Amino acid sequence: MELNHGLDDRKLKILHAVIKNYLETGEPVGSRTISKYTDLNLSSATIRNEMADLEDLGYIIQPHTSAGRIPSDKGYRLYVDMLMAEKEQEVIEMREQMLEKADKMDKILKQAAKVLAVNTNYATMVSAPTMNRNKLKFIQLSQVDEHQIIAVIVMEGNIIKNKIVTVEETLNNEIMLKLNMLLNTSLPGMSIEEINLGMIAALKEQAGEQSEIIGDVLHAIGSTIQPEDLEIYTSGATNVFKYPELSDNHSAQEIINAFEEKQMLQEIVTQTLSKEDNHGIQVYIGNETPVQSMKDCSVVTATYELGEGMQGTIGIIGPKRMDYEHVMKTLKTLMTELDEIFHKQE
Amino acid sequence: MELNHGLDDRKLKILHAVIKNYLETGEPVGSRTISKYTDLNLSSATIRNEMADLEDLGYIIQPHTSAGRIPSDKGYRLYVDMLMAEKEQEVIEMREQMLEKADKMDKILKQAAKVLAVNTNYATMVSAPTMNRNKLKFIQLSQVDEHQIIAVIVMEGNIIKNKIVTVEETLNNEIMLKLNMLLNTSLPGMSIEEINLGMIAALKEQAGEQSEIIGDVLHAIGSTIQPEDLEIYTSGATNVFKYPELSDNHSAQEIINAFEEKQMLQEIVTQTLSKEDNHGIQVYIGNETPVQSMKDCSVVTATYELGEGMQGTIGIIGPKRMDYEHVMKTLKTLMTELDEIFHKQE
DNA sequence: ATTAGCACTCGAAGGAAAAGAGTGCTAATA
DNA sequence: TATTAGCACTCTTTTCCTTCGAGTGCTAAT
Repeated sequence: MELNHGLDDRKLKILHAVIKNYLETGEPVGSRTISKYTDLNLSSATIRNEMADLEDLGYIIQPHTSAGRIPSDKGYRLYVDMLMAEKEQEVIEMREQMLEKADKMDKILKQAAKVLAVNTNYATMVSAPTMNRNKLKFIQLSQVDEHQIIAVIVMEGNIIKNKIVTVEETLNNEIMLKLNMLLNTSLPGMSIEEINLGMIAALKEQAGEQSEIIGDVLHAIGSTIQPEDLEIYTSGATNVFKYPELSDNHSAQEIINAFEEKQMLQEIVTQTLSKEDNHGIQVYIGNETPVQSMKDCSVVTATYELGEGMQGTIGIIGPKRMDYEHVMKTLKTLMTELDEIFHKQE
Repeated sequence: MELNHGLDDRKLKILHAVIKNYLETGEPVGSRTISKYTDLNLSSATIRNEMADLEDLGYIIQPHTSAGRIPSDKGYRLYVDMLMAEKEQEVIEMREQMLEKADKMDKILKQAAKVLAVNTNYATMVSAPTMNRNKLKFIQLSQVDEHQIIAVIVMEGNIIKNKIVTVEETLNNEIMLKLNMLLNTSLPGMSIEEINLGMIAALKEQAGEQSEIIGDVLHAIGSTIQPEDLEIYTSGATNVFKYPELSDNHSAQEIINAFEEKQMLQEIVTQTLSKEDNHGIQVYIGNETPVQSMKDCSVVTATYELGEGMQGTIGIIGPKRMDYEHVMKTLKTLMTELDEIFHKQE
């Protein structure tokens, strides 16, 4: 990443100070504050001049004539990029918090969101891993009663899906055995995309009389595993109330709504997964976000891996004056943690 | 239900008018308004006298000396009880809305919450049916790989649960077959409560060498089906912003938080299911609610049945000045709808 | 190049005044 | 006797004005 701004060291330091201070207070910051806050030993007047320059360059903004300055999106962006360039590593007590409830995957992810929300004081989301490229591991058909069979589908990573299929005729044990054999000899090891029409036709052919059932089952597999199933767990949505600039207007409403409906959060997940750089961490500031209702926020996302192309997204949504440093550290830690938990589980 | 208030017809009419008007406007209502609003043809002065009486009797309240009156909890209670006494029936287009997405149970319930929220403009919740008294229908153990077997548990009503159990030794086909036989000869038809320690001991006895696995599986069944799993779907939490008396203070925060964490909503479900009257509809006004953070709200709940003792809860949370009439109608309709959908499915 | 000093701007906070809504009480009325 | 008109009173809400303070930009001095 190139940090190609035309700023000299002093301007950079002042900008840094403005942003950092604003992150803490949430109030516009004035020249006198900076004069004391930094170790530059400059008078407020000098700072004022520099700040006027920074404003011309578009890094900071004056909400009104006689207020201090707040960072612009461009300013935040520079700040974040600088952070990105640094390397950090730090493991905190999140580990224990996480492992406490590590049970089934949905529990883990729910817990992850919660831990993250508590640790950062922002709203958080965690998406269940998408499994487009994931492979089938095992299929089992069982007779539940006369007209219903249950299909249990296990994917790599032990993701389990069920589907009840209704059948016309009652099937005897032999046939069930045959169907199970058929499915389990050909399908395991295949990914969803590989199961195409030709494949399905071939299987149906082999199934003979039961071709219809095989069709139904395969159809069920397809529809069950479609990405429409993309689960998203959220926590700490009410944290937005902690930041006046978000809770004032009705933007809080929009954000919380997005969190409840989850529809829009999928946008973020999609977008995040489509790019891949920055050690998997991405930051959307203000209007950069894929979701319009969050234009007054910043969104920080990270990708976690589950092997075999399965990946999910962790996201933090907060005010633009987000504590990027802390958030990115925490996110990185959690990411690593999830990677580990899931890989150990297998 | 006894409507044992000591109110004459005129007082009742005035109280009714006050409440109804307040429900619409959200503002305290004065004597002049009532004078015009009702068909009593009384002057504001007379109304004033009556209202003073009603206040003495505790049915209405004056927020401050020179304001109109608003209903007290006791007033609402009377109003609601009167509504309860009426019979209503009405099927609206909810039916189509519901069936549109009727697929798997969680989808149905999610959709139900949404439809309800849109139809009423309040926050809504729907709990998945609890299955304490529900019976096992079918169990299937399958080998997934060397050290893992998957237990698929199907309950009456086709509720499916999965659990991966890790085993020490690899099990051969014969043993798997034997275990499946064992489980499926004794367990189906039993309810969770019936599977007690003696039962477990007997099964372990029969399992011989594999007693440990049986133990694990049974334990898994127990823990998988425990009410901690009680899923709750919510929608329209942000509707609270539509009612100033809820959105002003930080009570909106508390309510929305309760909706996100869902923990507290369980209280409501529990409480609702423990009682059974009023055609399954219950109303908690203000402090009557089981959840403290909703003391400024009213909560209306209904119970839907799924046969075999399985039942779930639908709830609406809104301001005390809720449109009880509409809500109860809608709730009753949806309740019926859910009953039907689920029974047809089986 | 830096800084001190100062006039200026503009929002926030405070407070008085006016407006408005509604009451309770009394006296008049049907 | 029940109802109503009238009026003084109370209390909130709104509006407008003032003051205060934080911060600026500019100029002149260092």
